[in-house]
Parts: sequence; C-alpha cells; structure tokens
Amino acid sequence: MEKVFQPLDPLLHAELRLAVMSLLIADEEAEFPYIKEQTGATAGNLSVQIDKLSSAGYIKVRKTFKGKRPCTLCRITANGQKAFAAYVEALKSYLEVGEK
Amino acid sequence: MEKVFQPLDPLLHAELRLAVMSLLIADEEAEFPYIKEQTGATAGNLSVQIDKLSSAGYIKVRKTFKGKRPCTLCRITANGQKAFAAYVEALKSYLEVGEK
DNA sequence: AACGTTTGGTTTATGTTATAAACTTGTTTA
DNA sequence: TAAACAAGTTTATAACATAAACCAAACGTT
Repeated sequence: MEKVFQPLDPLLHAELRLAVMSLLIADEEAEFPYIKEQTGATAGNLSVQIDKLSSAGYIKVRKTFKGKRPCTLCRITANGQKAFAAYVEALKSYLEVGEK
Repeated sequence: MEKVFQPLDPLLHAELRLAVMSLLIADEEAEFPYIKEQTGATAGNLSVQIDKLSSAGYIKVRKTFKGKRPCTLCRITANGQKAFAAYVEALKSYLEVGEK
C-alpha cells in the first residue's frame, strides 16, 4: 500500500494558532484574555496570530465592551471548523503507521 | 477540566521532517531517493531536513554505495522513535476536544 | 485631581525556519 | 567524448513565529 502524505494547512500547522483553534473548537467563542491565559502566549504574539486566523476567515473577531473595558471576542466560523477537521484528517496520514 | 497544551517538538512539527519520520517509523530504514519520491520533496530541502533530524539524533545517516552509485541510507534511532511518540502524544492535547 | 498602575491590546523588530534554486561530483549512455 | 542523468550539498530568499516596545483607557491612591 502506498503511503501518501496530505499537505498540512500552514495556517493551522503552527503551535499557537492550532491551540487557539483547539480552544474555539471546544468553546466556540472566547475572550482574548482567556485565550491568552489558556495558551500561555504573550499578548503580542496572540494578537498577530488571531489576526491571521481572522484574515483567513477561520475565526471572527468582535470588539465589544465589558462594562467600560474593551473586550475582544473570538468565535470560530464554519469555515474554521471545516479547516480544522481537514487538518486533523491530513495529520492522520503522518501519524497512522501504515499497515501493509 | 483545564485544557493544557503540551509544547510541540519544533523539530518534528514541520511538514517534511514529520513525513520523513513517519516513513522511517514504518520502514525503519530507507534510501534518500525513496524518501524523496514518497514525500515529493526537492532533493535540497530533503537534504537539509535530514541533516537536522540527524544532528538531533533522531535518525542515523549511513553513506554507502549501490554498485558504483552513492547511496544514502536513513534509519530511525531509538531516540527518534521516542520523540515521535512523544510528539504524537503532545498533539493529542490540541486535537482531542476536551470533555467537560 | 493628579499620579502611578493595571488592563487590553497593537505595532514593530528580530531571529529562525522552511524551501527552492544553483551548484558539484561522479556515472551512464549515445 | 560529450551530453544527459543521478545523487546529493550549499547557498540564498522569503515567510514565519515570537517577543519587545509601545499605546490608550480605566482604575485606584493620596
């Protein structure tokens, strides 16, 4: 049996972005500080990576307020969910030890 | 339940190197041109990535001859196998949708 | 009420990394 | 013997991840 490696979506194949998506797959929507805390990322790094996910349409960012403080909400999109599922599927071609 | 993301070994978290390791997990030893063909990588890229895996002690490279032609053999090491297993384990913290 | 501190981020700079392009060395084939 | 091919290596470039520096508003303190 031929082993075929499926290409890995470079947008998802990055530790922090993958972590963010993983959180949003589980929770659907989350606030910036929560994501920051859960991932252990710096705010700057997180901000950049969220931008990329947002530009790709994998997540949707909503700026609101919580009382008087700004509050950035991130929500995964349908496309994001699809992309994540496809990424997981593609990964399997690398991880499953191919049987004869 | 708290979600904790385990760090991903940067040496393995790279498409081509992961593919190489995946092949060697399955076959243990393989020739350079075979790996090249299976992964679809360019020779240059493959050469560089094999060097890195070799420097890390994840694989062992043996230069021999096949008739008169040079032949580069790659074999996974025990450390490489361990690292691969650990990487797969770490990945799970990103892929498994954490249950409450 | 003014001053420092904290919160919630964004922008910019830097160092790494992946990758391809160009090159080398030797072998086969016409 | 000259051209084409095989098997890689070295070098250059472009993208990327990440942290450091920065900014603005709100809060707490004196």
